Amino acid sequence: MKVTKRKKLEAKGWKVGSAGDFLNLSPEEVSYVELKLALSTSLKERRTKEKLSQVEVAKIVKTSQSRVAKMEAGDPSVSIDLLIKSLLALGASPKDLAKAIS
Amino acid sequence: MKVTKRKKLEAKGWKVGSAGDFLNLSPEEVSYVELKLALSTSLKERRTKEKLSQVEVAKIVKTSQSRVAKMEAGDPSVSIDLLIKSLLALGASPKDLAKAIS
DNA sequence: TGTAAATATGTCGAATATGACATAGAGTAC
DNA sequence: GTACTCTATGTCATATTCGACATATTTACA
Repeated sequence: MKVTKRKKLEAKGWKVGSAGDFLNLSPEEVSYVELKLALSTSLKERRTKEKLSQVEVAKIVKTSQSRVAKMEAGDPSVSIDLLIKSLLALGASPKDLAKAIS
Repeated sequence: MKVTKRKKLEAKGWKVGSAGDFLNLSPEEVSYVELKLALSTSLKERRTKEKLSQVEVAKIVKTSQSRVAKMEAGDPSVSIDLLIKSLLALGASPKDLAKAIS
């Protein structure tokens, strides 16, 4: 993993599983986090592109502003499920999702 | 939604949210279920291609045989998160996932 | 500067997903 | 037949994720 990416993840508050050292992340753990980050980014892009506030998105997605903020921040407490449901609610197609994670 | 697909979903035990009528599924609900089904199928394909039993996959993914069965069945109790983590653990790349859901 | 809107962060009880277990069913070989 | 392997299904206690709320911080603009 490149240092820039490592710092990006560290900055998001991600902890290495049990080892406590980033370099010990297994490849699939890294992929998982990157996937989530990609969806987070996609969500934020979609929102800003449509000039919506987090409050407005929360209404559409039927959640709260704080959860939208956490989604966009890639918070460990949000699931890929929620990110996907939210993106779909904002009009993303499965193909859009595929593009986002490629 | 085509009848064939509807029956496929019904057969999996999916219930329409609260309405109780399949035709009332919103487009994003449909996309969500289809996404999950695509990942389920992908998981099963990967397992059979490598001639692994569900028990063996369970070991690799660190879960139980019953949960693997439910994943492959697209059971409503399994999350997209778990499907993705499992696919990654079996060696799928993010691109593979993208391909699966396209 | 102030101040109002937007966003971020922390916490909590409720809701959902989890692994594990038991057990049922399906398929195969003897 | 039964004995064995594999897969499916139901249940449960625990763990994780949820929406919601309060509050802090940032941002934009007068």
